[in-house]
Amino acid sequence: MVRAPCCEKMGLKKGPWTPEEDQILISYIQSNGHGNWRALPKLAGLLRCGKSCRLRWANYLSPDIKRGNFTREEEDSIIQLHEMLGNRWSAIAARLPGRTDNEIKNVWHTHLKKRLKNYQPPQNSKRHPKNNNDSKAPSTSQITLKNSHNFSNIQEDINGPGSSPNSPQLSSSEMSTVTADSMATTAVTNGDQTMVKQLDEMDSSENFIPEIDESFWTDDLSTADNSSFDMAGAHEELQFQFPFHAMKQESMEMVGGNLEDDMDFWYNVFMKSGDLLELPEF
DNA sequence: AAGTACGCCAACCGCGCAACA
DNA sequence: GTGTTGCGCGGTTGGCGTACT
Repeated sequence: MVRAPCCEKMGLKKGPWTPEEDQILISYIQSNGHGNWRALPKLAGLLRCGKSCRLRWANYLSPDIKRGNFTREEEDSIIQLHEMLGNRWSAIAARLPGRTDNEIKNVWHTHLKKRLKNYQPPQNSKRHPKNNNDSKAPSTSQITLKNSHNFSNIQEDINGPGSSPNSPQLSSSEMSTVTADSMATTAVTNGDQTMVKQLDEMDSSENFIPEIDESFWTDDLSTADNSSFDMAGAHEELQFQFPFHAMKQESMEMVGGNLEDDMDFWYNVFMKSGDLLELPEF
C-alpha cells in the first residue's frame, strides 16, 4: 500500500508549535470538534499535517490533560502497570487520568527506569532465582496474582472487550516474570498480618511450588471482592488482599492501607516468600 | 565566562490495524 | 477479496535548559 506523503514533502510545517498555532487549533476544535484529523488542518487554516495536529491536541492542548510533575503514587502506578502491560503506554495512560502515553513514556525513560535500576534489594533470599543461576529450575516459587476488578479490565485490553472475566485468557507460555524488587516498591495492602504467617509457613516448606495452569485464567472473577487480588495458583488456601497502586483511588478507601508503610511490609513479604511472581505477558 | 555533557520532553517517524469502498 | 484511508501506537530524535568542568 502506498502511504500519503509526509508533512515536509507537502510543504507543511514541522517542529515546535507556536502559541498562535495552538490558539487556532484550540479554537477550531472547541467550535467544530476534531472530526477528521486529516482534513482538520486545512479547515482550520493550519500548515500542519493532521497527525501533527492530533498529537499536539492529545499530548498538550486537550483540557483533559493534567499538567505538572508526576506524584509518587502516579510513578508507582506506572511501574506497577508497566510490569503487567509492558511498553503499552496507551493502556497505561488509560489508567492514569489526565496523563498521556507520551508523557508516561518520557517519565519511564527518564526517571523510573533509573529508579528501578538503583533499587538493589539484599540478595539473601533463600530461593531467589538470581541466586541459583537456573531460572528454569522447578524449585522457583511461582505465584500468580489475579485481580477481580482492574486486572480483569487489563485482560480486556489484552484480549478484547468481553474477554474477561470468564473466557480463557492466556496460556502458560504467555506468562512473564515480575521480580519482587519492583513489586516491593509499589504495592499496597490492607496489612493483613495473617499473610505474613502464611508466608512464613511457605518459607518453611521446601515443597511450596505453586504451579500455574490454564484454569487459573478461566476463573470467574466476578464473584470476588472488588478490592483485592487472590493469590492463587494451585494453592487456593493462600489468599490475601493485594490491591494495585494503580487502583489506589478506588481501593484505598476500602482497604485503609498506607502506601509508605506498606512498602516495607511488602519488601519483607517478598524477601520471605522467595520472590518470583508470574504475571501474564502482554 | 566559556565550553561541554547531560537530562528532559515535545514532536516526529514508521508501522500496524480497522474501517470502508 | 483487495486496495485505500485514517487513526493510534511505540520508538526515536532533536532542541532547549541546566549542571558541570
